[in-house]
Amino acid sequence: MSTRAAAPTRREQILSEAARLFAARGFHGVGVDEIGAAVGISGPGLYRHFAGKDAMLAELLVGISERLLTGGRHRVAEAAGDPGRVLSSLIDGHIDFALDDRALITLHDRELDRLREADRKLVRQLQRQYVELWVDVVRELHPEVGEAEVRVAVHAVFGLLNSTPHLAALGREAVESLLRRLAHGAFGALSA
Amino acid sequence: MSTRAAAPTRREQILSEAARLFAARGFHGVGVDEIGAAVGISGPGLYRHFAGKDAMLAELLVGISERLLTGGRHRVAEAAGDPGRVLSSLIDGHIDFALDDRALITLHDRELDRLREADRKLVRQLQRQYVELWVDVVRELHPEVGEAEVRVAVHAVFGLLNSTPHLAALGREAVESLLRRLAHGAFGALSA
DNA sequence: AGCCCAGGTTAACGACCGCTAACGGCCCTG
DNA sequence: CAGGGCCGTTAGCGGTCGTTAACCTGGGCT
Repeated sequence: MSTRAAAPTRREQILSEAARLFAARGFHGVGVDEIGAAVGISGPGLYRHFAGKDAMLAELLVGISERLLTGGRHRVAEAAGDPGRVLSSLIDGHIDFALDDRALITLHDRELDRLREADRKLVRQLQRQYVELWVDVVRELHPEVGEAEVRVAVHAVFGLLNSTPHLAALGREAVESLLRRLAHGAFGALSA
Repeated sequence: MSTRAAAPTRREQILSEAARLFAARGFHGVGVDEIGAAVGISGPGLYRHFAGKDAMLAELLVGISERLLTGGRHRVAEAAGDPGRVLSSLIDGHIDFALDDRALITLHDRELDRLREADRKLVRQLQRQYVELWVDVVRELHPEVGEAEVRVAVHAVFGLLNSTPHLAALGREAVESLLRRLAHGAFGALSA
């Protein structure tokens, strides 16, 4: 046996297909029968694994947010003391994420409002902490720029990096390198 | 009487409210009764003005795409011969649009798949032509960069500029100037 | 004055959808 | 070999939603 990812559990299969379908046609636009069919079971069978359709979306969104934050914190700790390297590492990590999980990226800021109050609050809190990682390091690099401006700039760069769902017949590495340059270029223009 | 916008027709009222609601809760998440209530009539009354819910979305998306393209063409013609000025003008125009009509921006790439085949095709064609305006001028400014890369970069900058739905307690002018700098910074990094 | 039509109303239908109920087979355990 | 979860199935309920039908009304044209 290899050390690579084990066979995905049924739950994981379902989440993966649900993410794809939600991203493609929207949360309300996908029926439970359709999600079931995508994993080879039918409709109500899903309820052996999830409390309901909402629960799938909630687990997806909380999951992404947690992984983003955890990854970001790891990268900040790893390169601590060198803001330039921290920012580069955050950018690289975000690009990897955007390219690996475009469906989740799409859902992340599109279907948040479909969550129950508690879940939505949790996701927003995780998002805010992730943004704060970026804001902190960008402010170190550009101390003369106001915090509100930096925050808007960080969101804008997220928009730039998350634009990958829009096609690209260009090869993974080329897109990575391009996005990296664009993001650095945008941040570089903060002080100019 | 003034030369300013006349009192909006009922159709325009409906479109405006529908755009707001669709952006907030998604096409499938908004009922016709809700749209009707937003303009003071109720549910089925909308059918005196539109063939159906789909028709409202179609008119919204075709309308934005046409306005974007028309505005873009106008700006290209206006500054023809000076690629730098053309690009600046395209950026400024797109920023204005993003700040003035955030609801439409949101819908623009979020609910496109809910359209009928014919409408979707039309919208995509208009979008493609708008992108091409940008690609052409950016290629003039960076002749050494491949076309595919430029196209991805343009989409990425759209993502950056369209990120404005995400808050900003920063004042219109400050956001405008910031986005302008970020977009120029990103494009500037194309050659570096 | 009479009429008509634009622009509303309410009632109701049919389809769909999320979810529950009731049931069954397979595999693992004692 | 008995039994009990785990993981499916199908049937069906209840609610919602887009749309249509049928009806009403007030203002402008003839």
